[in-house]
Amino acid sequence: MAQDTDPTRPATMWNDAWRGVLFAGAKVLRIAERELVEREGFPMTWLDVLAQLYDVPANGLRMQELEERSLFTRSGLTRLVDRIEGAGLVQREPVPGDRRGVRVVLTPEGRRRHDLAFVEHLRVIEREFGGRLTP
Amino acid sequence: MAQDTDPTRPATMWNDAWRGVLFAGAKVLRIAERELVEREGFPMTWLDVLAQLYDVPANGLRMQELEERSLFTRSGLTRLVDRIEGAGLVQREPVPGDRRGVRVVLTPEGRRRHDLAFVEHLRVIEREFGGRLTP
DNA sequence: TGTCAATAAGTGTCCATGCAGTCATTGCGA
DNA sequence: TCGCAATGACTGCATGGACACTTATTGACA
Repeated sequence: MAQDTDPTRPATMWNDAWRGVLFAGAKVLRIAERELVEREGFPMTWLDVLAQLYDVPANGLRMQELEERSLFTRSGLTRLVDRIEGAGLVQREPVPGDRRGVRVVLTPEGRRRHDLAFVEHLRVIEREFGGRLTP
Repeated sequence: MAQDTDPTRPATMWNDAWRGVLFAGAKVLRIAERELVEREGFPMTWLDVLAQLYDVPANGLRMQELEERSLFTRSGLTRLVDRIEGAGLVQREPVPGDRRGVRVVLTPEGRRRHDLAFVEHLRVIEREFGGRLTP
């Protein structure tokens, strides 16, 4: 970017900042992703879902709620949850009073794996992201 | 996240910030992507490549250099450039003195499309990203 | 000068994701 | 209470990208 970094066009400034955030963010993401997969055997998308469910009282979340809190479309989530459920970390349960709905809850194993993954993940984020922050 | 936002564990702070950046960034990215495809008929990945080549003197970039400046792996880039080349916006040329290498250069049409796409893209970024910035 | 590791790029294959369409259930309005 | 649009979730299909491997070329060193 920064074709000319023309000071009369402030927009390029936003764009530079934007690209910087994007680029740096993507790099951190890759590192965190790689380390997570190596250590825990599952990708960030799984940890995202586990963490969302972890943060919620005890009744889990409906697919729709999960969708709002994540970066996925509904269809993507359906299959993502399929996989995580296949690994035994979450479980689909019926929603009382609405037979269309499904709620997704952490299994004990899922909670355990989340704890393991999360503390290490925090370290990586702090190291890679916290370290190089200020802009 | 923010399981407890325990003040004795500053790491969760980084993590919250990290997730915020990630989430907000992804949302901006989606919007920008959607608008770009609607207006110009090609995705952000293409604009990324076009912009990299635009910013460079006149001899284009080698695949390797493009890789460093983008968020792709080499194999991803190979096929991405395939597509953009197929659309006539860039062109592969031999590198004098190294028959292994390839340099990728903008075609006149590519330059034109870049200009069109870029100014509009700047507006979107400024609106979606510049507007909601400060943290 | 002949060999061989290093470098540049491209391929084969698999998997995750988005889009559009489908099915079941719900509840609102005539 | 019947009909129908709205809601919640899933599926078929196509695509884009990563990983591991292959091919062509270079250049360094014995």
